[in-house]
Amino acid sequence: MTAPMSGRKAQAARNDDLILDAARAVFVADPGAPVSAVAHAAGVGMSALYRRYPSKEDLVRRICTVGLEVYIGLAEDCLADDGDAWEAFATFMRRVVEADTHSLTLNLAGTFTPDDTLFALAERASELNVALFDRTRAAGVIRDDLTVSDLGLVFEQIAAVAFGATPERTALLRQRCLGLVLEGMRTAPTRPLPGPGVTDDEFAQRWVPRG
Amino acid sequence: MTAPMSGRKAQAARNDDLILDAARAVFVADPGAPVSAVAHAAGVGMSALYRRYPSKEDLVRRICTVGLEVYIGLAEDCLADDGDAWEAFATFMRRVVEADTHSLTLNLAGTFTPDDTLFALAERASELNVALFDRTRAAGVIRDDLTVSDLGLVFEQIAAVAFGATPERTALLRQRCLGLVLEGMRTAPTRPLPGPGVTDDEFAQRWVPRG
DNA sequence: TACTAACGGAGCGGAGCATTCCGTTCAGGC
DNA sequence: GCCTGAACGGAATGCTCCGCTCCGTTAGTA
Repeated sequence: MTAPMSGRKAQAARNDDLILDAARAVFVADPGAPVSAVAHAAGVGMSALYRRYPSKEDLVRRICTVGLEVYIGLAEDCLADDGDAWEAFATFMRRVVEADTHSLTLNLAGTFTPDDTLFALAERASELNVALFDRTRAAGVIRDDLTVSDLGLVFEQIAAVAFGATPERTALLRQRCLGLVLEGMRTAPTRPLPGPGVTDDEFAQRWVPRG
Repeated sequence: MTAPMSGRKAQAARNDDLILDAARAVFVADPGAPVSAVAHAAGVGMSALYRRYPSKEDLVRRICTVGLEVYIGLAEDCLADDGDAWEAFATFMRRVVEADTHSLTLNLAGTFTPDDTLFALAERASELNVALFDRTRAAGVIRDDLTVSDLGLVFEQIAAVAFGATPERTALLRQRCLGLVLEGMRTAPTRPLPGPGVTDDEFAQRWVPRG
């Protein structure tokens, strides 16, 4: 919407993002989806895709890398926040759930071989986790028996919530679940849970065969 | 271990269970696993399996049916428990997580067409949920803004926790997560979280390609 | 010994999918 | 206006994998 840019190069640059976004959406929805599904979702042919990534595995790896980078960004933001310790922490948690970076881990972990970049990012993320967690605990706003590693557990747990016809609905339900868990993590009570619960219809939808 | 029973009929009866157990384990671990993997895990040939179930889909449906029956049993037990309202409820939750009935839903829902039996059981389970939930809330031991439907959400969430090399370890981690969520559900504090958190190694394992 | 329920497991047939390849389009230089 | 090649679209290829069948075997039973 910004530049008028036309020309093959501009088109190509736009396709870069189109493909990455489509790939993320498609693979989160169905980890075993065929590459052609990604191409289709991106509104692009197979060759546009294979021009950029030598193989499906490379594409998947790229998606995960981007996801990790997003997570790291959020963690850094949290650490930079000097306000109320609990609010900073809770906001971080909410944003991570909103960004849905852990659907990638949940669905894609183990389907490809990680590379060094990925390991380095994971390392960095881990450090940030520790820093952020220690600071929060030092402030005395979370339970004593929590561990840094519970963060990851919670995120994956929440990512597993996949009810709801629309992404927006799913996002809301996740915030609700997160609200419940946050209450469990906190030392002091208490806040209303976000959003309404799942409806019977939403539950029922789980059972209709995916076509 | 009980009867000395020998003979083809006894063997066949034993295989019934062997196959069902193996199928459950295999499909929970990998929803897309081939039928031959189930046969192998059961220590049985293909024909033993196809003699019992006309198709893979029938087998999967059966597993889900059994899972639902187990869940219903646990809910009935809970309703029959006249002791402390919170303890009855929490025990129910822990047992459901322990029985791991929701891994089936999480992994298998949508991969087959449900039949009437399944619908009827789901209906029954739903009624029990409501009864059990209402009773617990009437006792004033859980948050006002919780909904019956949150039960299902929580169970699926917890079922998504699949770290840990051994089933025992996974079970323990799940109890830990459940502990956290239970604290969030409860009106009054507070109990220590079960078990230690995830170790770095366990996290790392997620990334090794499954072979 | 003859009969048959219950098996084991190799192999058939077909579906699905990653990847390739060929023909097409068009921005940009001459 | 014409040529060149980067960037594409999408059909075709070649393979892997898996549900299911089938044939030969075993071992209770009469």
